[in-house]
Amino acid sequence: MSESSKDAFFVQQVEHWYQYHQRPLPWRQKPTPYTIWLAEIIFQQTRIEQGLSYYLRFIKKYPELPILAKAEEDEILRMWQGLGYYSRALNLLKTAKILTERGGDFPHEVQELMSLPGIGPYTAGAIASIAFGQRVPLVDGNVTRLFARFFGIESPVNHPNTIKIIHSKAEGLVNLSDAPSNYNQGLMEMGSLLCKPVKPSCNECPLSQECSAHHNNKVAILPLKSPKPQKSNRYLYYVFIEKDGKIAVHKRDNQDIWKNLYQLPLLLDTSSIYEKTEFELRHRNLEKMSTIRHILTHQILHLTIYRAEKFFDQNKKKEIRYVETSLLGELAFPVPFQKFFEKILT
DNA sequence: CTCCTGATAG
DNA sequence: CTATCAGGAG
Repeated sequence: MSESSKDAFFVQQVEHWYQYHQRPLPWRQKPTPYTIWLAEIIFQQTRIEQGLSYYLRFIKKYPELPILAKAEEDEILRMWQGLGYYSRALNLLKTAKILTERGGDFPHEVQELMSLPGIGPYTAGAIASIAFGQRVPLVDGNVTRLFARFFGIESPVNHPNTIKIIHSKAEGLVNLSDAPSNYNQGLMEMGSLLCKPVKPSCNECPLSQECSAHHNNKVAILPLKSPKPQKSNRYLYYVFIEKDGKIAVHKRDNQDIWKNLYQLPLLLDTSSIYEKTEFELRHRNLEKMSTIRHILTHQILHLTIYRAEKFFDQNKKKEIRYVETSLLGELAFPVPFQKFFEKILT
């Protein structure tokens, strides 16, 4: 098959497959710029099963953009609690406020969409394509994987040059479609449901007869990725202080992990093994309530929570807030703290 | 390069 | 139980 007829075959098969196999996801019933945007932000770096209940709670509480724009940041973070990548929640609120101030409409153009907080090339393309029907390419992780296999792209897919190759391929293909929005969604849906990372369903895939990886027995090794950076250790020491049924907590800043979430009063945050050892020696008389290992993408967190009567760091004392135990659920905490509270306050 | 978490494989 | 994997923006 010639390259151009192979491309036409590809587009036609994707569109046809999507027509019969798409999942009935909530934002597909009646797609609006707002629902598509909200869904795309929630599902960045997040699998459908993991984020679906969050999407449903958001759309119920904030059915329209101006309602979301009026929400408090702490409330949004509480709604986002447990989803991870908390800057997404902060940017969601920022963009809602910006757009509402400008009159409440989403821009139609990719470039303008990309100037909004939290909207990068993929999300801008998704809104332009799905909500406004524009003929723009859409490349997410699913599409990258499917392309790498179907077209036999053997350079690492996280390299800038490979990304460029995939984007230009995506652009060429979307131009062959007569329903760009459905074609784009079909592509991602096929990547997600058939061309899965492990054990892809090639036998059910209408593309397999022309798929490079399928023919060359390379499905299991494509796409290629360059190795991940190694994780560093980080040691965090907290105190659990309970006074008159209230717990001492304070808010993190937005310069680091767990942006603007709450945590227990922090005594030490270090990556130095010497500092860690010295600190533990100095505090060996304190009761260790809990030690937790929590793994992030680039670091392994070692949390130690001591029981204490009062907070002894006078410099940070003013940042501490005492919260009723029953009201802890109103504040957003990182997952390790949620688990700690569950254990302690049953 | 940095941000998070849950699912699943070993 | 530990390790690996998946998923875009700044």
